[in-house]
Amino acid sequence: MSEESLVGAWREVLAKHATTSCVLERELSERHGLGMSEFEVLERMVEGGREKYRVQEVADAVHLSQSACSRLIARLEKAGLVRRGMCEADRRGVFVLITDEGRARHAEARPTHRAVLAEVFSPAERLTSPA
Amino acid sequence: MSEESLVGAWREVLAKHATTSCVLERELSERHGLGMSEFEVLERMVEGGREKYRVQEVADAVHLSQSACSRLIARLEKAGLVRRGMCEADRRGVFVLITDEGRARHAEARPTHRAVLAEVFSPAERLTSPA
DNA sequence: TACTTTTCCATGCAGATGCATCTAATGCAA
DNA sequence: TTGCATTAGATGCATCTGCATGGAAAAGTA
Repeated sequence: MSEESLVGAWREVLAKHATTSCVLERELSERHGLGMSEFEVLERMVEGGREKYRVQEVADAVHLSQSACSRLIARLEKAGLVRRGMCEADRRGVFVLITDEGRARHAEARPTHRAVLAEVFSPAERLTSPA
Repeated sequence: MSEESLVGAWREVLAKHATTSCVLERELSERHGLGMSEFEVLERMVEGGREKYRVQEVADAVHLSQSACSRLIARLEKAGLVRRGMCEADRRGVFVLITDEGRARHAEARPTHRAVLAEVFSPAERLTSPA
């Protein structure tokens, strides 16, 4: 892969990431009171099929440091969207589980999330109401 | 484009961005005392062919808000890598130009930047010394 | 058992970011 | 010219992030 292709590819990633996360952050926040990472965490827990997750596991899934994830989960817990509890097996550990309210909020925000992706990834076909 | 493809594509962008920017940030910082965005700004000014740039112009190029870019340029100026000056034409405006030291630092950091991209975008062909 | 090392999560701290706002300079219109 | 809306960039503020560290529990070792 040539150097220019590499740089080009990286800049595409940068541009896509900047545009998408900016819009996602705004829409999710305004319409559902969720940050992008917060939505991402809820989604992983809904999709995972399991009930309990470890903090580090969540952190890896959403590409956050362990400390950032710890605080993010604290925010979600404060909002009533997840709960934390002690691991019985490993008492250093903490498990996180999504609450019914968390599931509801995720379900509510999901269409917004998908609509933003659809719009940003294919600007031509605007199915949502145009300005 | 199906909803799953959209989500999949977005997650790929998230993953690529997280991995790459994490490594870039660390390598550029440790080896050249530059943040990723700082390198990006220098590079745009070197590549641009012009001498003077407006703050907003730089902000757009590197996907930063105007305020973040203003501070970033202030840091670069403090480090002697760019200079700021008053626009003659529009005296609200400010122009930014890269200094010789800035060019030197960019030239020095560029191979690191490219090496990281090469490694992250094609993990198979490790041309740099493996661990 | 007693001691050391490692692992898990929380937290203090410093740095970067975006939003809202402020000041100064333009531009436009009456 | 005067007055109002707009634009450029700087800055206060709140928030989020990662690094380094802390305490507690587990795992490994003698």
